[in-house]
Amino acid sequence: MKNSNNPTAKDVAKMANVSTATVSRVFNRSPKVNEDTLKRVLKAAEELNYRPSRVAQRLRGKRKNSMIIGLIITDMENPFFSEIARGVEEIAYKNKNAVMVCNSNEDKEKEKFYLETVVDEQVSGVILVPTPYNFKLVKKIINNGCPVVFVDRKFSNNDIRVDSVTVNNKSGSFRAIERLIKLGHRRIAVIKGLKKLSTTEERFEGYKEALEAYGLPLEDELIFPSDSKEEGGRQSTKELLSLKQRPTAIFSTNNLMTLGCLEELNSRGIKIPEDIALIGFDDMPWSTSLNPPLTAVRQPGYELGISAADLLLKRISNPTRNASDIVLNPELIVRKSCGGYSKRKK
Amino acid sequence: MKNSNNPTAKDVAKMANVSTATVSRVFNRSPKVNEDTLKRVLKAAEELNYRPSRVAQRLRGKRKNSMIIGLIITDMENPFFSEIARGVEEIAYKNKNAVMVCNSNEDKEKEKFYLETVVDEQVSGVILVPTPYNFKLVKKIINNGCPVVFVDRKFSNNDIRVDSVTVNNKSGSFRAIERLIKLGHRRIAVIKGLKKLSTTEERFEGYKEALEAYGLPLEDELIFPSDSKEEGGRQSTKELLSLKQRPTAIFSTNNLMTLGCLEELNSRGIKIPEDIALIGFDDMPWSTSLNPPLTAVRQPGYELGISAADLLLKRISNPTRNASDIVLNPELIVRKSCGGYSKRKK
DNA sequence: CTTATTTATGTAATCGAATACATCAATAAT
DNA sequence: ATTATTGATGTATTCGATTACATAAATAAG
Repeated sequence: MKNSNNPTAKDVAKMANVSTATVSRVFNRSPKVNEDTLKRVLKAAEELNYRPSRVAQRLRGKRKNSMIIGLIITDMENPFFSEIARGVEEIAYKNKNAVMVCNSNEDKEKEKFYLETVVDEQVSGVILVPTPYNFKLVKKIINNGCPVVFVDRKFSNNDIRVDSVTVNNKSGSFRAIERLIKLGHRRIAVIKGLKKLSTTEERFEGYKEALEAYGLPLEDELIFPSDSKEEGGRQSTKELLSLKQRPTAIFSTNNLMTLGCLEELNSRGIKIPEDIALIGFDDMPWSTSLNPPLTAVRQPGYELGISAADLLLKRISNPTRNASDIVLNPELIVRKSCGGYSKRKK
Repeated sequence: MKNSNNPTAKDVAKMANVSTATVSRVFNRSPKVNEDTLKRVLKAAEELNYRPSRVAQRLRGKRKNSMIIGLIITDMENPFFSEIARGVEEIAYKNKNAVMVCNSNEDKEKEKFYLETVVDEQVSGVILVPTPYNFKLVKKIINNGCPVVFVDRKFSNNDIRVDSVTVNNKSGSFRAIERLIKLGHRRIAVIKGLKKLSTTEERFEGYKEALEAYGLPLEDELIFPSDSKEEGGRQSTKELLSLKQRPTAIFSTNNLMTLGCLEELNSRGIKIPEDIALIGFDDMPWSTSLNPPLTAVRQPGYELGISAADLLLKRISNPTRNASDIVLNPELIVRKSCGGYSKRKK
């Protein structure tokens, strides 16, 4: 209950019979402090339970590292993004940084609010899954000298130099579709994610290229624009099932839509992969236990987070270094849902 | 590139031909500002793109709300906790607060680090899933006047008055076990979570009480202490399967362990629920799509987050209000994995 | 027409630390 | 012995806003 006003450097100074400057020196392990005074100060600090005010520190030392990194993701309930967040947190913690995780929810206003908040709080840097809506603001922030790293996505507009960590979405899709084609599928439906995202575009690109590479036509009626959410996946699945001529395979371009799709198929008693094959983008820890075990393009979410945080910390300690674009490779994990010639387990 | 020093109140003041005090008044919509000056200041601010420094604000106004709430959870990759986080974020955002999400990972040092960080950052308050390891520190923080709300768990030691939002774990377990018993099961294994957690204890308590209520013996060999993680669930499942006399049902007391258990069972081709029935604590959005669809005790994670945030905001605006303990009720969602007399869908 | 009151604004102290500069003592160099 | 150098510490300013207090002008009350 005692709303004890926290002790300040002044209090410590008084107790140790030194000036606040000396206290500050002790806590910044400046070389020029007498062994004896050092001990006295430390003892006083200990006794008073003193910890320097990070707020005051930040106000004073202009470019002082706040030891906080901002992370803005678009869906904190999506396991893919929590994996990223986990990776970021891991590296941040190892470097004694905390993470301010924000959830833009693909919403323009929300992303704006969080962007402004993190820079106002003077975080050391920001890791951002950019929505397509705040390009100008992001650009301004970057130009203002705030270290930024993009993760998972980039702006199509390429006129800013920023560090980024992404996945080779196109090749991931390509391999998935290739697999289906080799299994004999000719009518492969694709459920697309949210409009205007680089990931959506690239994954669709991979789909197109694979069809083309194998001489298959790109058919409009097999393309289902959706919303990157479970409900959207379910909806698109309904639509695709009501086609006069049903597709024999589905490629769902993110985890949540795949889950929706799966639920819809299962609820109708449609056999996977016998009646219809399914491959999803994004693997999940429990993909093996789904009914049926899901063939998926695995993105290394955790590694994305790790790399992004690494990159950010590097940029923070060296703001003028060249921006780098790291592209990680996805992996096709073959399980039962796509059917197939080999009866792999795993 | 231009590391433009942000404009300060001084700059705005100069431009608008007023003092910094007036600028401050404008931004704190103090009543005593002439309409005309107000406009001038606003225009200058607009032009310079001025935003008050939150850091300076916090330093000055002692009990000024930082508009940041700290959230410390124990596993950010566990969907249950991300649901909580989502709920917290939702309410926080509605009230123009940002959330600093920290991941203690059930680790003593890590929790300590994050606790210290959030209070050092002068967050407005903290929502905490407490580990059993930092009781004294948490107590100190609370006594120091920092608003705290516990979510999901509480300290068994009850000598601090804190707001809390938890779930009635005991009744949840009870109902799950009751179900199994009514289905005819007599040997029900339980996979327990991490030691010393109130949730673990309460869920086990429910198990015991149900057995007792139906006159069944509590058998040591059916109790499997585990770690609340997937790997632990798998391990315990292995052990329980190698019992001379196999249990006919398993009650797994959290989502990740259930996933591990499921994977182990499926990989051995053990039929659920025919060979062995399974009920897990924690429902997940994709529980329906698991093989088989999972019967689960559903905790309202999102609501937990919402309530915790509500409570915290209330306490922040009124630090002396009485602490309340909110207990939400879990729900048994019956699906295929427990077998049973009714062929419910969903 | 004074004096009291209100309105609008400025001045200066403050929050808690960091730090440039000053000081003084002790030691080293000349 | 005198000056230069180094070491240890204190003094005072600064970061950017808020705010108690002061002041000046305008209005109301007497």
